[in-house]
Amino acid sequence: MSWTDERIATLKKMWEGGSTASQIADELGGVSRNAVIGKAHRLGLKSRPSPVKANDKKKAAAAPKAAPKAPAPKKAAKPAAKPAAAAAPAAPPEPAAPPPAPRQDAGNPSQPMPNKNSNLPKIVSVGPGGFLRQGPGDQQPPIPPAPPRRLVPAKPSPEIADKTSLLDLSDKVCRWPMGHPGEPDFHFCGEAVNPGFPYCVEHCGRAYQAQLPRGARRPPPPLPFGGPRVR
DNA sequence: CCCTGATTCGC
DNA sequence: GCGAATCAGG
Repeated sequence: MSWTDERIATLKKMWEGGSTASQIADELGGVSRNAVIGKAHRLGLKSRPSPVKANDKKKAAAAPKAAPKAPAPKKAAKPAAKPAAAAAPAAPPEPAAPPPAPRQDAGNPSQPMPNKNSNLPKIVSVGPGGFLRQGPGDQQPPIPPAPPRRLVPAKPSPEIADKTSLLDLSDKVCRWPMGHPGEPDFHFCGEAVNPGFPYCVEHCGRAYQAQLPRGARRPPPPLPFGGPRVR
């Protein structure tokens, strides 16, 4: 089996949809789980919650033991690892509790800059994203200007999200089956139908291959969708 | 044991 | 580029 465009597309879609490599593998057929993973990585897809990589938590508990990761090299070790990344400072450990501002200059009006105004009671609350909210004058040194985090509606399940099930079918959604019946993720396309057809425009292109009638009379209705695509 | 994804490395 | 072999955590 080779990686055709549509197989790659399926791989991408399922991988990003949260399917496991095994599911993707036997959905595609002819490839192993490893092949799927390998291909996914080569495509640049990466790192959905993997059970193995889920470690590396906060081990700041005074672990000066330099773990040199020196397993007995069975074959050949690649010394050209990533020393730069290993020594990367990563995220600076955010102070869990900002130290209470010392009352050094309480009552000193000669501070035009509100930077260190400690007269006001410190207002610290937790925003919806988990970041700390601070009062106007609480600019602690390295607090990021804006957390690069975006609040997202949080799908209930990555797998069944946005999937059109049998119950969701109507005259207005594309009934093109995605996957195979009986499989856990079997669903339907669900796109808006091409008016007058049970499928969306794209799948009309697959359902109705251009077949000229005998005699090569020109087919009266020029199909509103593009010619047959092999996706 | 099973599962998972990550990585390596010969092809 | 591909994927079996291997690694490693759940």
